[in-house]
Order: sequence, then structure tokens, then C-alpha cells
Amino acid sequence: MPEGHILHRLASEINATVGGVAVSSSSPQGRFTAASGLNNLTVGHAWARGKHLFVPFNEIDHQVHVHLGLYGAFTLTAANDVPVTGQVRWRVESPGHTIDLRGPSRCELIEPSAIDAIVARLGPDALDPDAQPELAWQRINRSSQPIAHLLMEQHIISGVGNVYRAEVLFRQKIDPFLPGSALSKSDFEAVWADLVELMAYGKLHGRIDTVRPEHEPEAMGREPRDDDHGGEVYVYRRQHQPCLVCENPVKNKVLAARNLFWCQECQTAD
DNA sequence: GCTGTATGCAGAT
DNA sequence: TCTGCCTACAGCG
Repeated sequence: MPEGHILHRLASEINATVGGVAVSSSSPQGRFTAASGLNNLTVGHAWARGKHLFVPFNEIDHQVHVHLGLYGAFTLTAANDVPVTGQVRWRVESPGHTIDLRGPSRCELIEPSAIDAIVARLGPDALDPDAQPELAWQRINRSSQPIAHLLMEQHIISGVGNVYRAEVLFRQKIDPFLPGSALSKSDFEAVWADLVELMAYGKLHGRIDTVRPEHEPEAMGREPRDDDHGGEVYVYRRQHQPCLVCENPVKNKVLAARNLFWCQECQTAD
């Protein structure tokens, strides 16, 4: 379930479980050929930027770079000798913990200059305390592309994916088709502040919840819903269902090669 | 068993 | 703008 908050959460979990510990490393599926070279190395401080995860080791200057892509996932188990099931690209094991990685689009051991290059092409990350949102604003302000497209661009803002783009635009009542150049500075600032809040919550809880208390089903006199992506949301994958605020049907259209969801009535271009 | 789908992105066209 | 790729699982016959 990889938007940026998941990678930051994973970095924390890796640090809490195998940080500072000598681990065994393998690639049961065989595609991460550098894995065996990491045997008996000590895990350094794992960190994330945008949707990229980096795992350093104390004895070497290279780091493992992981990008989960669409369906990559880590599984952490508080046990050893866990049977290998499915296609495990990378297994890291410490006494008491097993971490399996499946389905990543990238899992590679890379040198410092390659790490720098990846970080350099990423826009500010709402989960980075030192992020400079002004850089994102400058790029958005210069673009005629729809804001819903720009929010998916990792070199503009890193870490935002298809759920957060739809939800933050709904929460800020912004028309997803509004060109970046037509977005007001105050609306941009509201979007950024909301991303900081939503993604910090996502990192803490491991799920995306965006519905404000006053719009919760109980508060609105409705039956609670059971969404299948692990969180409570306003519009993501709720096409044709009634908007939680105005009850008009949620709309759905492919934008920037991904399914966009929005409420035409709530998100006006004023 | 097969098909479609998914919170992503690079590289080709 | 399109295609390919990484994997698991639901839904269907």
C-alpha cells in the first residue's frame, strides 16, 4: 500500500526491529543478487524520502534502495525460521525478527552518488521536517497542468499518491482540473498543511483516514462503511456513491494515467 | 484456471 | 500517451 507515509513508517519499523543489529540477508526468489553480500552486516538508520526507502549498513557506504511500485510490500514478523511463501525478493533476519520484501519495482544496493541523484530529483516531502514547500509552489505556479496531475509528480511533491491527491483536493474543496498557475498561494499552503497533517497521521497509524469527525457516518446518521483499502476516505474509489458531504455522486475519470475521484459539486473552481 | 485490478514509474513511441 | 514490469488476490467460469 505504498504512498509516502508507508515508506516512512517502514523506515521506523526497520529501525525499531533490526536497527543496529547484525542481520542475515538473502533473496529467496533470487532476483536481488547483492543480498548475500550483506550477510552479517549491521543495519544502520533506515530512512525514507517520498516513496523511496533507504537501508544503510554500518560497515559499507552503499545502501539498499527500495521502491515498492504499485504492489510491493514488506512483511515484518516477530519470529525466525518463517517459511518462505510467494516471491520473496529480499529477506532480512535478526534474532527474533524476519522482514520479507515482495513485489518491489526497485531493490538494489547503490552507491552514495546514486542515492544523492535520487534524492535530488524529488520534490519536497510533507513528512520531511526540513522540507521546503516553496519549491513545490514555484513549480505548480508555473504550470498549466491540472493540479490533480501536478500532485502526482514526484519531482514537484514527493510521497503523494493517488489516494492523497484525491482526498486532499476534496478536503480543500479544490477543482482537480484547475491549472497549477490558477491555484492561489493560500490554497497551495492549505494543501501542503493538510498533506503534512494527513500523512503524519498515515505514518503513525499505517492507514489513510481523511474523513473529518463531523462527516463520519455516525455523525451523518449513516451506516459505517467498510472500505477495502484500509481507511476511511471521502472520494477515493467511491465513484457513483453519494458524496459524504453533499450526497451527489462521486465522479471518476482517468487523469495522469490514474483514476481520479472527485465531487463536482463540492470541489468548485472559484 | 483465467481475467481484471491495485495506493507506481521508467522508457519507448 | 502508451507499454511493460513487479505480485497477490477477488471474482468469475
